[in-house]
Amino acid sequence: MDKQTVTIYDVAREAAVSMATVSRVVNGNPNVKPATRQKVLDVIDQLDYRPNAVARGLASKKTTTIGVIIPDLTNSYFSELARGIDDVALMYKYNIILASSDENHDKELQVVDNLTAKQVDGIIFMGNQVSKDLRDAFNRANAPIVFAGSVDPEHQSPSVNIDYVAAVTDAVAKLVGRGNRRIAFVTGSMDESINKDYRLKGYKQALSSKRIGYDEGLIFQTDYSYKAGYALAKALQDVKATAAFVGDDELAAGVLNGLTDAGVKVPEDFEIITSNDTRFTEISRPTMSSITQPLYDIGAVSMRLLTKLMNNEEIGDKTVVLPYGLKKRQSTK
Amino acid sequence: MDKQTVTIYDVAREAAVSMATVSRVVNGNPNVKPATRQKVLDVIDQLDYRPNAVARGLASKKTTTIGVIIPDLTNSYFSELARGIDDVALMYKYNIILASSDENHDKELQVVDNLTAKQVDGIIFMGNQVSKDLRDAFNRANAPIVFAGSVDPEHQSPSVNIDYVAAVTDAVAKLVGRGNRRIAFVTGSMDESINKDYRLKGYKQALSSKRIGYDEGLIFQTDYSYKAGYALAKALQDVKATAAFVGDDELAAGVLNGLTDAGVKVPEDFEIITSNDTRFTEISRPTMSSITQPLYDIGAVSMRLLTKLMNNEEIGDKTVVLPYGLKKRQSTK
DNA sequence: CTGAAAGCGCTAACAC
DNA sequence: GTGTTAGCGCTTTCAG
Repeated sequence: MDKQTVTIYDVAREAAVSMATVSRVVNGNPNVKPATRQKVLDVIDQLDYRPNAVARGLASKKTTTIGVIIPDLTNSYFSELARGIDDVALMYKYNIILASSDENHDKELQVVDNLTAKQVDGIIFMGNQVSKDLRDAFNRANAPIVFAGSVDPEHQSPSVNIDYVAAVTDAVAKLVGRGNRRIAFVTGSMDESINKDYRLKGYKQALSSKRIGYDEGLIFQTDYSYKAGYALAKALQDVKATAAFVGDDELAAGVLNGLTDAGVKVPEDFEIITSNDTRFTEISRPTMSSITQPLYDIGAVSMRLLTKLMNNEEIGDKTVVLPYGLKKRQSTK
Repeated sequence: MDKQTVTIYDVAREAAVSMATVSRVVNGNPNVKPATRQKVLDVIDQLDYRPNAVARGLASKKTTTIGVIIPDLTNSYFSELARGIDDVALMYKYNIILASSDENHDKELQVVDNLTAKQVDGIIFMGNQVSKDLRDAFNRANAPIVFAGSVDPEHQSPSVNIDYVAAVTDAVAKLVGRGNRRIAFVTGSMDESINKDYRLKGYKQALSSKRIGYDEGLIFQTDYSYKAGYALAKALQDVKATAAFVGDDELAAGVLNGLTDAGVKVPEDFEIITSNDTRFTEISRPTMSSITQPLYDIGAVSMRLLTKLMNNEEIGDKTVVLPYGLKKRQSTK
């Protein structure tokens, strides 16, 4: 039933050389006489020999596989990052084991242990909470890890990001500059470091620089979904907000449509600025102003960084910060 | 530098049993005396032993890893499928090696060979063209394969889908029923079997049943992107189409916004119906009517089917067809 | 119920 | 340049 698998041993026999030599030519080791190499290559071709990566992994202790932990595959923010990761991984001949965490703590732990068992050479982590347990699991993995588009609250792991504090400060400052005094802050859970430690900080900074008081009532924590945003419309009106900074584009689209459907005119009566510049910002009507981030690059750079780490290459700063921007579209005046 | 890895041998020694026994308890083999089992378990716990999946894979010839080939991670259609796949894979303890193909033929071949080298136990394929080369690569993999949300033109491989012909027929029939005579057919490449053999067939069927002539000029092939759709607006007006069936939601959003920005009123002057019922259909304004598909389920069922195949279980029909629907939203009258 | 031993297919010293 | 020989860490007969 199994097609007879041809092994390195078969090739060695047919080519009348040792396994070691075959291994050398397969791995591009230069210490092989051209004639021998050619002979081996011919046999490989003729037998259609294909190295078994599992055996190779066991013997060499390198699997050329990395683990990518992603909170939600269907969220464009993460899938854009993943695309960057994937492209660079391919370039360096790594395969990706993709593991969804659903932002669920136990699942994250489980997933990291799985990846560890599979002997991945490195891990890219997306997510914004790192418990002690999770940190331990990372350490057990005995593989380098980099945070992509996610913040390591304790600055222990390498990461690639934008300057979230500055970006949100800028965004909210724009809103303030246009006369808004009651600006809602709408994001996911405040348990996430990116919200609690970065975005909120930027928000407060923008307010206080203009001497606007901070009002708890304007802070909205919810999940990153269209529905959740849509449902927020009434509450936003109730607190008499005239603008909102939103931490996720799909969430922002929900806020936008919820408001619009409730008869609120955006941007005339309510301005919205969102965070990730994914395609949702172009599709909604009005289109949404947003912080811009080089999502693909964040993923790509993360993966590139990981390859260096896996090769024990010297790296400069382990926190790389990519540039962000602000893109005005129709949801702000 | 490497944390000393503890092996099955260490556990055996500490527990004063043989490796075989440790292996048995790790794998839940019932042929172990409870007392022995407990002793081993204790040692495992104490040493924090974790089985090496690579070694296991080599010895058992099962990697508990499957390959998932996906054309575009950032396309909601595929990422929703992937979520279904992922959930069920987790349930059955399989890991997923995700491989992007970008609908690129050579890359697909490369990817399948990679997965084969990594000894995946099975493959889930998303994509709609299967060349002879690719088919050969599948066979070489010596692992079962199922097509998810994708059509196997030659009906050789198991697949899970909806009835695309019927769905498109219904969708276009609605458009016809409302008096449209010039209905554009907008999809990706006609090289894809799903477009050429299924959707187009449904389109023609709907037209001919109402005795409407088929006009080549109404057929638009482009890529599945917002931009491409947006750019189509003028051409659509030029051919005096009054409605369009679109094969992808992002593409449809582009058509919608392109038309709207060109001053065409949807649905009053132009009706649009799209295909995948992803979140874009809710976010756009007007919202888009669509064929509805159980995307998550298609992914989940595909994975479930694959597990059966991997276990050599008997399966009924290898082509499973899930139900579709039609959801009226604002882009149709 | 348990152990001994032979691999799984490959890499990596180490000789020659 | 090339071959020999140990393993890598685990599963799996096969005995007993």
